[in-house]
Amino acid sequence: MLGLRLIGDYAFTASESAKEINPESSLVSSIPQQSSVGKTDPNPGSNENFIVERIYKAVMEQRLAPNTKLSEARLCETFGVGRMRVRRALLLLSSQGLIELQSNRGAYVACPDKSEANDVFAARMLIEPPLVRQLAQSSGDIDLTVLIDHIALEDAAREKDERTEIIRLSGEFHTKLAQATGNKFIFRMMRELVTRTSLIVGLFGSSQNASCPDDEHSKILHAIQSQNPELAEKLLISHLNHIQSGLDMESRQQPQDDLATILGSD
Amino acid sequence: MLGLRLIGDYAFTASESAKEINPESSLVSSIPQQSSVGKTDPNPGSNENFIVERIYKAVMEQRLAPNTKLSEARLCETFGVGRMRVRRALLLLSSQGLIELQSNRGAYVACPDKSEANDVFAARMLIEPPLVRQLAQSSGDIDLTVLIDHIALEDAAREKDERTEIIRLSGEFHTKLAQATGNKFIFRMMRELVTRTSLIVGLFGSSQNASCPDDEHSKILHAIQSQNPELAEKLLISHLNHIQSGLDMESRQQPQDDLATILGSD
DNA sequence: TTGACAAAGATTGTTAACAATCGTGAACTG
DNA sequence: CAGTTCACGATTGTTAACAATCTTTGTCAA
Repeated sequence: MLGLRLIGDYAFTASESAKEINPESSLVSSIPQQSSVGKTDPNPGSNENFIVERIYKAVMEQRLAPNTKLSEARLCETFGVGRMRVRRALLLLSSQGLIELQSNRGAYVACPDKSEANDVFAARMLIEPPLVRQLAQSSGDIDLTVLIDHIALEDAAREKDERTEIIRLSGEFHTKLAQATGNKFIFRMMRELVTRTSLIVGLFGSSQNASCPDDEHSKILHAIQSQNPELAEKLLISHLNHIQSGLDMESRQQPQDDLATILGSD
Repeated sequence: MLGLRLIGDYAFTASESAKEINPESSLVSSIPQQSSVGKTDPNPGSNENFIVERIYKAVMEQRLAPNTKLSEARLCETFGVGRMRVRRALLLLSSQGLIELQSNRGAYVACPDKSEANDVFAARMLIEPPLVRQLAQSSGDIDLTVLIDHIALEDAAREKDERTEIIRLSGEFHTKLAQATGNKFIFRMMRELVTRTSLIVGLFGSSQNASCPDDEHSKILHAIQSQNPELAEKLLISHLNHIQSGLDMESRQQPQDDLATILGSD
């Protein structure tokens, strides 16, 4: 049955969307005021966000391999919506760089090359260190329960050896670091970078260490909680280096072109 | 004739799109390889990018005031395209946060509130200092002509006292700082933040200093060229502080609701 | 005069049919 | 047998009509 990591049948797991980012606390100037981040309905009436979230999650869990074709018809029946919704969702996903739209040829899951991979890590190296530094500095004022709970989830997933869950949570820890700042923009940036990282790890990662090394997340969080900016920053930098050095930039995994659709058709 | 800064008749200036970001040089790991940033046609066949660029530019020049309604019909005739193109463009713009889509009510130019303004500056304070620092460190390897030319453009615009040009160039300097890294992701992030800043300055800025203080850009660039990371970072931080302190967060400019459409109709 | 209510107009959301393009495979030719 | 061409099927792009919703305007009554 080919236990490959790719799934052609768009195995989008159900529900569990609605992962709002909490308001309050604006990092530098922590003015206690309602931020318009976690509002009830950012794009009211647009239920294509549902589709976007599902595909996003599938990519994060490396269940949707790069270069997999996402045909409109398939998505329509998968999600039970009209073609318009699907097309809008695809447009949004392409604007996030998660997929690539080719004229008259359809949508394909993004397939970062070596150069793009370098850009992603360079961007993360630029943003994340100052981020955790500031987080550690102001950790007295902000709410870290999200992160604490997250570590628990990671441990649980590791315990139960749930591969996809481990992969996704491992990436989402970094997203939640950004989320903890309460800054909508920082959150969005990190989310995009983390998603790309997931694609990259899937492509260039040596089969085993698809997730972040075991307890480094926990150590980083601990440094933040201890209000130790230097340590937090240092740990994070070496953490990112670990991830990057675990990649083999030369021999990329087979891009699996449209093979996925062949396997997944029926 | 009401010389207000808002224009209701969608005065999108013609042409001058196609502002590609140059490839090469990936900031941290400067591997001399083709980056897929400045390719010929990122979204092939999609000419809604044209509309997006025009509206983006209008916002950058503060010719499109926050809360201005962008009705589909008006945009259709303005750009001479079908409704589909307009709707796609609006969706993209909303995903960038430039406009806000309200269900069954239409698209409105985004109108950041105080909290969001704080988030924007917090995010910039997080990203830009490390950015110019790295730029200064690796200024030997990268091409700074874009920035040098830009300063010249700014001076020329100031000379001729072209208000909209000054405003746009003033913001775009920061975008081009990011562009100089050659990193697609950093560029995108900064572009979004700078655009938002333009909206914020338009809303909260005291009428006069809508642009960045005179020659600070030049000084920053000079510090980068001199490979002086500390100075560059310091100058940029105080530059951002100047911009932010020039705002009056309490009394925002009249949001000008749909008043714009009234004045601008015909 | 002010308020609520209702109908008309305008605007956006949705659908389905049509057009254009691309990929595939069969047939044909050298 | 190899290579090319053509036609068919499948997929995406576009358009236009229709449905749903909101806004406005006019009327009526308190």
